[in-house]
Amino acid sequence: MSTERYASPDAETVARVIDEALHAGALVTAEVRCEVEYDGRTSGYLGPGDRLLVAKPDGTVLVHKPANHKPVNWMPAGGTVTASVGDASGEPVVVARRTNPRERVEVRVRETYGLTRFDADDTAEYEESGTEAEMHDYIAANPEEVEEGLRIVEHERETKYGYLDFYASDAEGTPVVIEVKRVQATLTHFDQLKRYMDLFAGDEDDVDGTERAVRGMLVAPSASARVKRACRDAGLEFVALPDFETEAAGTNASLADFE
Amino acid sequence: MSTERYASPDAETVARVIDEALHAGALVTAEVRCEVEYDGRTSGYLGPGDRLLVAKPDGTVLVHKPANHKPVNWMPAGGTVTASVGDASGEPVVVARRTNPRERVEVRVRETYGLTRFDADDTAEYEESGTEAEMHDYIAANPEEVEEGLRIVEHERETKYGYLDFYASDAEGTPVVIEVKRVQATLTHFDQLKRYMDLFAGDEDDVDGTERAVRGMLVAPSASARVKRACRDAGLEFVALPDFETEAAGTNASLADFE
DNA sequence: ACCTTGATTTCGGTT
DNA sequence: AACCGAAGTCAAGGT
Repeated sequence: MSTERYASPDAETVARVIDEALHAGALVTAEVRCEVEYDGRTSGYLGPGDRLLVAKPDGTVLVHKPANHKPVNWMPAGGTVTASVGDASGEPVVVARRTNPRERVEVRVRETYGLTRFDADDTAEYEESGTEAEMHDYIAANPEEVEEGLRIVEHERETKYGYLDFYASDAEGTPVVIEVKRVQATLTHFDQLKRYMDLFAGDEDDVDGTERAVRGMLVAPSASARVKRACRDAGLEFVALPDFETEAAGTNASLADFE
Repeated sequence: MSTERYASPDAETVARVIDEALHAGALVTAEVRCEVEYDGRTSGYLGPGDRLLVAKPDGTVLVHKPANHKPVNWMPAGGTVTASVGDASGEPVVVARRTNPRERVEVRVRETYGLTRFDADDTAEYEESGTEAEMHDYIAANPEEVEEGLRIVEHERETKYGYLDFYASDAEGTPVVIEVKRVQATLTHFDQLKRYMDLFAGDEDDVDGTERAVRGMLVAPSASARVKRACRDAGLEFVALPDFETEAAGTNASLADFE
């Protein structure tokens, strides 16, 4: 039996089941009416209401309101969780703490509608495709999809200002710094490229002062108008790479699009 | 009664309870053995294992492994959720979809250990202190804590490159662009300030080419060595503002403890 | 609806 | 342990 279920358990049962379950490596969910206090990186208070409380054996605690993806209060994995019965209130109190940063979540339970211990066995790992790392692989294998004649010189090059996605060379032999984004490019992505480009600021102009000795490219499926303008103003190039394939040498992707 | 609880429900019950609950504005949690498929911004597959499944009436779906803060698969609020019994498998299938972006999560349930409908009533709002917005208020009220003689001219000033936190003026009347961070400053925060500073790039140097006509300040509790170096190299100033207090009367709690 | 930014971001990788 | 950057980031607030 993977679950043990309790309807309207009393305070002692709630505290005991939570402590035992977490200690044994099981997760606990509880439907409760509670109030929550958080103190740490910020501090906050959530007044009484009905919420779903989840505690995992790795120290994770989640308090979910009836809406929204994100928990209203939580503790990430790595902390310690204790459940006890409050001296004054006689009600269950769940406290999750951690250090670095030092923070604390306290859930004061007013009423427990239901409580479930779940001895979950899960060894499967999530496998994902279409990540930025795969887009890197695609570009490394198909640099001509970014620009005809482009040759990758280095991948993930470390500099004193951070890591360049690609350091490349164009058909003319001019160095090209490339920042790749899987999603629509934002100002922070532009910033990143700009920061790397500043490393070459001293070499920026040719003898006649008109041509760049190093090109900077932001490669992404799209970008907002503001991002494009920032690129234009900074002398950087936005290259729309609308799609990428992970298999073989695809020929369906459109070529570099200089607006 | 706020919860209805089912132990080892059959497939029809699972599908029916989920559909009814979500339609009625209740949340559902289920302890299940399942596999999950995601298709959308990326695509992914999670093989069979025991997980906690949560569905909320706003369209949120969460699949939690026994560890970690974040769900392994999910759908944010706003989508539609359907639960049915698979024709071939005879097992429950929960599908969550949304458009913009178009994506889909399919949870194929192999076994349902437990199922709970929770008619949660929660009107309380979370109240938080120590946010960046409060740090802005503090600086607006106490500019001398940043620098003696500093005067705030504008807050949240929009420019073609984004929003300045503060546009100020120092004791000498020199304009100061200020970017504020509640947490330790990182390179991306430096980047942000740098981007805003580029707006004034033409005015950067005095007649003798040594003094800036506009100052740039990154205000945060701390910064990494690399960030400090980047500021130095770019002619920007890092100002450590280790702590801040709110003016609000009656709040005894000390706010974020920076160090 | 899009854009910009903050977030108790979390998480993983590397130094 | 700190730092850096991705994330299916989410969510709020403004235009």
